[in-house]
Amino acid sequence: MAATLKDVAARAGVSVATASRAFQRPDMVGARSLERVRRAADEVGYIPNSAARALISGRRGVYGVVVPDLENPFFPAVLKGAQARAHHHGVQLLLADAEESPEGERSLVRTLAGQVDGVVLCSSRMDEEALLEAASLTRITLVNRVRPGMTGVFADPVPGIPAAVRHLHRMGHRRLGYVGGPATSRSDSARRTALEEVCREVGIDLLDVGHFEPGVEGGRRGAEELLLTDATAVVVYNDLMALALIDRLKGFGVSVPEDLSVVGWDDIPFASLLTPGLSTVQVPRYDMGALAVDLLVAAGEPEREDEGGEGRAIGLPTQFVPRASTARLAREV
Amino acid sequence: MAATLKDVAARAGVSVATASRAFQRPDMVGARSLERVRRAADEVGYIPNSAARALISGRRGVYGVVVPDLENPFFPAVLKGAQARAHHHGVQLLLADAEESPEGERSLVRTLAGQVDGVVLCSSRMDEEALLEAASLTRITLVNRVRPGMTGVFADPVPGIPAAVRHLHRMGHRRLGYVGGPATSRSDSARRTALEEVCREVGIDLLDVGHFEPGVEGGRRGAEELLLTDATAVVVYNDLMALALIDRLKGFGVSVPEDLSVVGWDDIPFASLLTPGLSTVQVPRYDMGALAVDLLVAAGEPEREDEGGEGRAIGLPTQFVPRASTARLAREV
DNA sequence: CGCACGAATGTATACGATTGCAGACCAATG
DNA sequence: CATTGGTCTGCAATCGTATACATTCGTGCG
Repeated sequence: MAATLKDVAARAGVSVATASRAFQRPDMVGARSLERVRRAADEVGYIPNSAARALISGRRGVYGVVVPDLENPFFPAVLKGAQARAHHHGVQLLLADAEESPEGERSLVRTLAGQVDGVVLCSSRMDEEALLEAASLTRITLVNRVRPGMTGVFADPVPGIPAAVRHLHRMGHRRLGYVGGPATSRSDSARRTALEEVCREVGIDLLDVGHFEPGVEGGRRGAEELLLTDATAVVVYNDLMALALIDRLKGFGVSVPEDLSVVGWDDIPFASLLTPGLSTVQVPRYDMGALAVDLLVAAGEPEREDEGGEGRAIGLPTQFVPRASTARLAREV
Repeated sequence: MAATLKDVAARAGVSVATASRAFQRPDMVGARSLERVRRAADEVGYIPNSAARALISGRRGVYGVVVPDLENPFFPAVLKGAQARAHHHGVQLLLADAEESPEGERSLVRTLAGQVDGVVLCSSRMDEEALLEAASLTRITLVNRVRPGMTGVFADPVPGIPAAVRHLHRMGHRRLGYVGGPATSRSDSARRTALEEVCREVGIDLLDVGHFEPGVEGGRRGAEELLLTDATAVVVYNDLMALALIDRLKGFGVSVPEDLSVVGWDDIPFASLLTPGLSTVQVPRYDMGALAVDLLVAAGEPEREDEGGEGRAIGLPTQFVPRASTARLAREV
């Protein structure tokens, strides 16, 4: 159906070899032939067959991206960043949603492995063994997870968390709650560590509210637990939970920021839309996606394999964005 | 690097043809050989090369999905639906973000055309000509847009819009504003038509507030324009705008739903999270994505090309979801 | 016992593009 | 004029898989 290089060559009156070179190495082709091939290609609407190209070159020009849940507002920006760099590298992205299941991730990597040059694994919840299997099947770059020996990109709690805590301290807060994420999450413990350190430094009591599921329900439950403490401010594992928490607090007649200050994590698009605007630690999602693709593509080009991140995890700095959900106490709860 | 069918065949002591058949037509292969091939494949970790397969079969097993903006909360659910059906059909999805630009869509379709068996175009803003070009390059299914002769899936304002209007009428509202989307948008005019019809029927004054950009800024401006009318309720082009509108109204001291009732469109995930929960017309995004992929895949399988939607646009019913943003007036503005 | 037939397997070719190699052609040089 | 060198072009092999066709083998029946 579609025109092939053979058709173009025939129409231009040259061999397929010349036609091919007209695109790949125009300098190797005579001006006359070049012109004729180009015109012929235009006329028949020639589009190179990527499958044939991939077969001979060994590179498919396609990378997979696996996310646990597309509807989680964290990921679209990651994808956009990835997409932008993919486009820049002349490469395509195969999207896969694991539907929150580690087993799903695993099987997705298996099927993707045969069709892509590498996979970006976002916020993977696979266990170590599955991760190793994945790495043996195809090139892997982790986003939002670190594993020694594997290439990855993650958000460094510093300087965002320290800045947030100092901000709260300046606002007069001395008792800070932390509504955490899943106990198994590395990023949760990294954030905890950063919090502990800076709280000790500036002299704030850090109150552990516990571990919660990273969704709306977790945020609601976090609010309930939080009210059992005497914290005047709270840092929440992510924005989604923070918003749910604020909503739940409102149900208890506790309003933000008059009665309580709230800091989120991520800076999802909605964080600034709501009233009150959510103070949060901005995670460079776009850059994370972009860098992940860069690393993956670079790893596939041996000549400049020494570009950096090979097998290493790169931390991208976070930034505290103060908005209306943090303030000096208007009244004691 | 990776094991090929040849390796498997050698290890199993059979020819590549037999090895191939062991996977494609197991019934044509002796039990003994079948077993040996399977074991050999397992041992070397054989993964079929999709490029080679695509080359010979002519089908790539990959479909493209083009969205104008991934960060628009409308699309993730569409993608999830598409993804789910793609997985069901044993097919992959190539994701592309057009970054809000019709020209971007156009060039994406061009590049995708050579790598996929078809493209799902979501909420495309391409002009007619570009659309025709796209259709000439590859199989196209439209989502959220209709064009005679092209396969497509869209959200039918009925019964969602009539239900919403009747609900408002029952709440005592008699003057309803409509904050519309882009003037060029077909879905905007479809919604207008549905609104007019049901308003006439139940006896409500429909006040046209104008056309706005479908983002946060459009919603804010919509709020400002709305206050120039004496509407007591408003239907907004989409949830994102509705939320921004509510936020902006709050800035004017107008609160929802006490002073004004608001109905959105889409039912994006955040619509229910906020206080007040947004009353909205729920669009079956997931089903739209799913159906789009089904249609695309079906169109590629000639034997059952008569399955239905070929060249036709299919409307999926919407549903009104009442929440807290619609109520009887507590006080007159 | 021989023939025919079906099952199982192997051989060879095709898919479309790329590329090493060699040939054709021309100009410049000795 | 022969030789060299360079430019341009074509031939043919190749990537990994699928399949039409040919071949082999065993089996059942006449």
